[in-house]
Formats: sequence, structure tokens, C-alpha cells
Amino acid sequence: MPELPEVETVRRGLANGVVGRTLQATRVLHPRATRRHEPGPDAFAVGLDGRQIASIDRRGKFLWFTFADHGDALVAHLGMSGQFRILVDADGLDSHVRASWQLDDGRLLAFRDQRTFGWLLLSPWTTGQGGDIPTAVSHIGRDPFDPDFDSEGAARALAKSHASIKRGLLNQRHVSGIGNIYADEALWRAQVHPDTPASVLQAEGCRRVIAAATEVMTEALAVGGTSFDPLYVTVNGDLGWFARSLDAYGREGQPCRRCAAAIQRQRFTNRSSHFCATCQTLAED
DNA sequence: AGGGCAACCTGGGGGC
DNA sequence: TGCCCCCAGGTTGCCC
Repeated sequence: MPELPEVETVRRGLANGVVGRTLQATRVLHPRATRRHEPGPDAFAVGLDGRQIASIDRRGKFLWFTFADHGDALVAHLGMSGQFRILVDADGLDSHVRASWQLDDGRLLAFRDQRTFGWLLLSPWTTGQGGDIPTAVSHIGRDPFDPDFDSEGAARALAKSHASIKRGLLNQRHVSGIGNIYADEALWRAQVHPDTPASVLQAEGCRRVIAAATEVMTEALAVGGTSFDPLYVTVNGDLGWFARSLDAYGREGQPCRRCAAAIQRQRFTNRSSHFCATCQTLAED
């Protein structure tokens, strides 16, 4: 479940379901799941067994488990298709489960990932302003749901770039958590063409785009995120309901809900941008 | 510096 | 039925 509202939905499910539990019998069922854990899958398992979960935390699309012993964090990225599922028995352990744990209350925790772009690793901590963060996440900027997110600062940083605003939103450095769906939705709401250079928008324009992204992601989180299919579900397997509220993403050829012109789809770096060419204006340098 | 693109994967859907 | 091509909520890195 890839973008911020979906990852936060997963975080909440894990926080409710596994905090206080102890991980046991770590199993790595696919080598790609721990490919970023340099010491390898065996060391990964040894590093987790017997550890009690203290909290589930998140920055942008990166999740991590903090343990009561204050040791290395378990960092997870869901990639394009990763899920965490809490199971009452082993019946749900299908062929897409890449790692699993026995919990000390008899239930199972499973990491499923059809496309295997997701990953798990154990990470030490880096100390920075505002506290500690796993080193594996320290290159990611704060997200708009972070109480310490500096919207003005992020807008100023974005506006220094001559790259397109869409590229700036997808870059996780200054603002994290925004992916292809919410970038397109934010730009539609702010009436900004995705190819507009961030520098042309200036800090004020970037601030308005960030505000639109925050607004749309807040609305999506309230209904459990966007699920086009059962690849994107909560820890209990429930779907999110925001897909029906999308204004731009996936609406190629359908009328703009603001001006009725047909929504366009344009290729953008091996993916797609969806926008209204009539009411999302493009300013040039 | 910024854009393009391939790499890493599995699987669904449409066209023929 | 099958095959082939395109598509997909991400990230990284390399090449011009």
C-alpha cells in the first residue's frame, strides 16, 4: 500500500495489533525481502527473535518497528505491493508471503509482497534534530503529517529547483509520502500543470501545492486510503475507499469535475501524469 | 542540474 | 486458448 495515507493505515493497524507483542520464529521466505540487509537473512532472523515491540513509527512511506530493548529498528518499505497482515493461523500464509513471525499471543505477522519491490532490514539509529531516526530512513524528509513538518521551509527548498513540480513532489527529500496518485490529485486541486518548474511557482506556489497534497492525503487517510484492488489492504485485509474520490488519477478521457474538459494522460518517467489541460495552467520560465 | 530511462518483479487486462 | 504488449500506489542509479 504505497503512498502516505495507505502506509499510515498500515502503521495504525500494526500499532493496534502488535505493540507489546514479542517477535518469535522469524522466517525469511524470499531472499529479495532482506536484500538490503547486508548481513543476510539468517542474521536478520537472529536479530529479531525474542524482541518486544514498543511502537510502530513512520516517515513518509517508510515504516519501522521500535523495540523495548532500544536496539536496531526493523525498517520496512512496502514498495509497490507490500502488505503486513496479522493472521490468527497459518491458513493465510500463501505464496506471496516473503517473511513471517510468530507472535507471543499465538497469532502470526506476515509480510506479503507480490512484486518484491518492498524490503525489510535492521537499522541502527542516527541522532538528528528532533530525536532519533533509523539510519536507513535518515535521507527522507519529513512528511506533512509529521508535527514537526515545516511547510514554509519545504516550499522554499522546492522552489529553489528548476525541475518540474511533479518531479519535486515525487522526490522524497523535502516533502515525503507523496506518490503518483496524490501528486496528480494535489496538482489538480491547486490548478497547477505538472510540468510547471517549481522555481516558477516560487515558494508561495509550492506552499499551495503542498497544502493541497496535505488536504487530499488527509481526506484519503480518513477513509483508509486508495485501493483499486486487493493488493492494497489493511492488516486485516480491508480495502480503502478513496478511489471513488479521485479527480485526476486514472481518469483519462473523463470530464474534469471542475471545467468538464477531458482529463489528459501524459507519459512521465516511465509512468503517467493525469491532469486537466484546461484548468491546470502551465507557466514557463 | 534536470530529464529520460532501465533496473528490480509479478500479474491483470486488452488486442489479435 | 494463447501470446504479446502495456499497464501498475516506488526507489535507485546511470547516462546524456
